[in-house]
Amino acid sequence: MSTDKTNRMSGNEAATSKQGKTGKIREKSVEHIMNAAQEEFVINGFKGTTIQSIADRAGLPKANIHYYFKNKENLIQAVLENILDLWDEVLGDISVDDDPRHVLEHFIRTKVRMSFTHPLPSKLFAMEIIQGAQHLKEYARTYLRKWVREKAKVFEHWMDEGKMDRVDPVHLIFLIWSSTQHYADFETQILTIMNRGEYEEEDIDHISDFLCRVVIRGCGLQYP
Amino acid sequence: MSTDKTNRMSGNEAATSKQGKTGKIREKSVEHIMNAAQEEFVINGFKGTTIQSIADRAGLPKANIHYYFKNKENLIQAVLENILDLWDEVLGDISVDDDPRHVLEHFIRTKVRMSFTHPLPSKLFAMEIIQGAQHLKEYARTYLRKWVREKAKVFEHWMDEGKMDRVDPVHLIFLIWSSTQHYADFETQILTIMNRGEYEEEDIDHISDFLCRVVIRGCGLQYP
DNA sequence: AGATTATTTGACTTACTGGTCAACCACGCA
DNA sequence: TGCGTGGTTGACCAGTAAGTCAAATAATCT
Repeated sequence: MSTDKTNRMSGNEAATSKQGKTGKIREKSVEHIMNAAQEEFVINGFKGTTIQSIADRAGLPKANIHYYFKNKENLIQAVLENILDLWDEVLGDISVDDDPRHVLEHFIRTKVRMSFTHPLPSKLFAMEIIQGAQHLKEYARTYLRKWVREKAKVFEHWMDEGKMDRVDPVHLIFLIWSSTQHYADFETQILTIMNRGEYEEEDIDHISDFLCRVVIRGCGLQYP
Repeated sequence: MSTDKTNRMSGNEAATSKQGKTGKIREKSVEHIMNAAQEEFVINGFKGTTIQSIADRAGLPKANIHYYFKNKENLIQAVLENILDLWDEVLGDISVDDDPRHVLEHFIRTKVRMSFTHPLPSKLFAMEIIQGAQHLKEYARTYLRKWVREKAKVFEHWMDEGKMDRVDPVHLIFLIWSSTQHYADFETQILTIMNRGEYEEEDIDHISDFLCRVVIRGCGLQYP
């Protein structure tokens, strides 16, 4: 299912003087700070966010942030790594023995739900990519490439067996990725257009149904 | 086709002491600065971009920027308005008499081409939305809402006449919008995944073909 | 309890930022 | 050719940024 995460740990813990220690206070503070940082980063961008504003949001003095994170870059890294971990949970594995329709549907539904329940990480990641992935380590880049290639290969196998129409599998992944992601990243615009204050629970199913229908039928499969 | 742009003119020209003047030097400088600003804004975000960095990129002293744009906010506004003008050209009008398949195809192809030829405005706009549309004036918000509503109504008409499957027209627009936009906004990620240095001319057609196929078939229409 | 280590925090330093200003330059027109 | 407006620019100012530090306090372990 999910790839091992251990090999991605980097500066975060190492940022403090004594490594390995995972005191309760530390753990809680780090999480608190990272949550505050995430929100500030989304609103103001990485460069535009001040440590002070993160401290204010977390209800801590600025120096305390610097106690847990050596510097701003380190904090950014920690937040981005956190996102990749979250991704790991969604980007499950698939096998050639699975049913194409079922896999597509599962992927779309999971991804849409993700956009609704965790919009912040998605927005942050989008911003980072738009700005040229300045903070993403090589690992993160190749990780996604590997993931797409693997899935594409399975899709191709299904096409060879005539289980679905022959379409470019990589762009199919991009299509699903973008259309689902959209509801997190462009939340503001979508709510404005739909003239609503916030998303509601039933939107998740409605949107998932719509996307499943168009995409799956678009691949020459039956739906529902 | 395109809506009148005149009613959207605001701070930009008015930012300078003497209005209305459109000297050649002024025109050229303003464009130069706005191009440089656009690039810097994409890389560093609005808050994260310094006037100095824009000046450097434009090869001008900082004070010169302030001669043409009263302040940073004014420059941001000018850049965003510029983008809306560009949008206007793509978001053409459609009529119930048109052919659904043809309209969808035209829209997708135009939008994909746009993503390839003008990635910067698209990125900038995406960033602005992700960050909560802090700089977008009320006009811009309602403008897009109106546009979507109009198009949705036409789609619904086609569905009533049985010219295409009954799907949610608003989300259909979101789907096309997001999947095409993706190639501009996530350029970096896509190139990494495809292991390429830059897009090539033939990508435009390849991607357009793919999207047209899946989306149009997804709507229960024949393609090609 | 006492020693050791982890955490908190206000004050400080250094660098940079947006914005202003007044002096200066150049171009076109009378 | 010289005058006026538009354009250029270096120097300056006040505010804010990241990051440091050392002293004070709280946990934790033996």
